[in-house]
Amino acid sequence: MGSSAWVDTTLDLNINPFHHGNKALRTKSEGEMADSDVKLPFKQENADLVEELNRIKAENKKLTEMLTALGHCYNDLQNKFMELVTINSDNEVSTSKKRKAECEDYSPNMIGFSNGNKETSCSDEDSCKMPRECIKTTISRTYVRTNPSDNSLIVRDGYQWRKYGQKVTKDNPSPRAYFKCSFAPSCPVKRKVQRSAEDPSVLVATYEGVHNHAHPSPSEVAILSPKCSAKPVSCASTRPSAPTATLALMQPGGYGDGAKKKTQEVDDAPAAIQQVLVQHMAASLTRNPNFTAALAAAISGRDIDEMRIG
DNA sequence: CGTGTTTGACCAGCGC
DNA sequence: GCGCTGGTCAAACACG
Repeated sequence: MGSSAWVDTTLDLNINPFHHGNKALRTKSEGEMADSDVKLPFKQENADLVEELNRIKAENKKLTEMLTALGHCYNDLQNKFMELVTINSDNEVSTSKKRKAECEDYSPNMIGFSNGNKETSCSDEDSCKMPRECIKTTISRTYVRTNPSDNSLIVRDGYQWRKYGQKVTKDNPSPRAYFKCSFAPSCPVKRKVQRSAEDPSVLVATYEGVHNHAHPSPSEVAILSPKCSAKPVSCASTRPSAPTATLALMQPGGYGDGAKKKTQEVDDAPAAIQQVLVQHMAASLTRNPNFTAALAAAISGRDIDEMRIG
């Protein structure tokens, strides 16, 4: 968040079209002010206004979509930050890993943020020091916040998992559940799910391996595991090449009722907090040069298209 | 009856 | 070698 370089990122979103060099609108406003001096025929003026209105509507729709997408990204980013804090606290108190099996190429997947690409950057010294043999298997971790009162160890990520074991481990009072991907018979991916010892409301899902099949669509998941969709658990989604999970806690429209519950949990959040988040998000976005650049590109792209049509 | 879950038993790696 | 621990297997069980 080092936004030391402050640039004038004031967004000109054409919110007030009267300030723009819009001939039609300016003509109208001028015409309203000097109603005796109407030069354009009314039909032509009306057509221009309708065209302008349609253009603004389209622009508004596009911006709304972008804002929605960015809102999702923001939520994911916030979750990422929270999980980073959790990871740091875990690392501070975690005991030394004894077993070879635990020599893992951990890339703590921040829920829904890797966008299908595993974060394999060696920013962490430990991961760079990993022996070569330990990096053979693709292992990633996902943290999913759930209701602490919910005892289930189910993390819905879009894949179909078959539970094949459960163990109580030494360093954690909560049991660890072992899952295999059952969406494809030959899929080698395994998953371990265990509640965080520090924060019982956080489920830690450790993915091992890479799916050798495509990510099932929500409809496929619903067909293959109708029972799963009815369970009130957190919903996460993964991508085929990299088992990442997307927290649906703050995403409207997840898979099934589980997502509904989580959405409701978000709805239950104090409105003040949500307002602060929205303000913070808006402030962050307007400060972000990437956002303004993307927005400008989108708008300019639309203009080009309209010019082609016109 | 088919499918998924549970759970105790078993196996293998690691430290002492 | 022995014990501890994590991971896996498979029979029993539950559920629709």
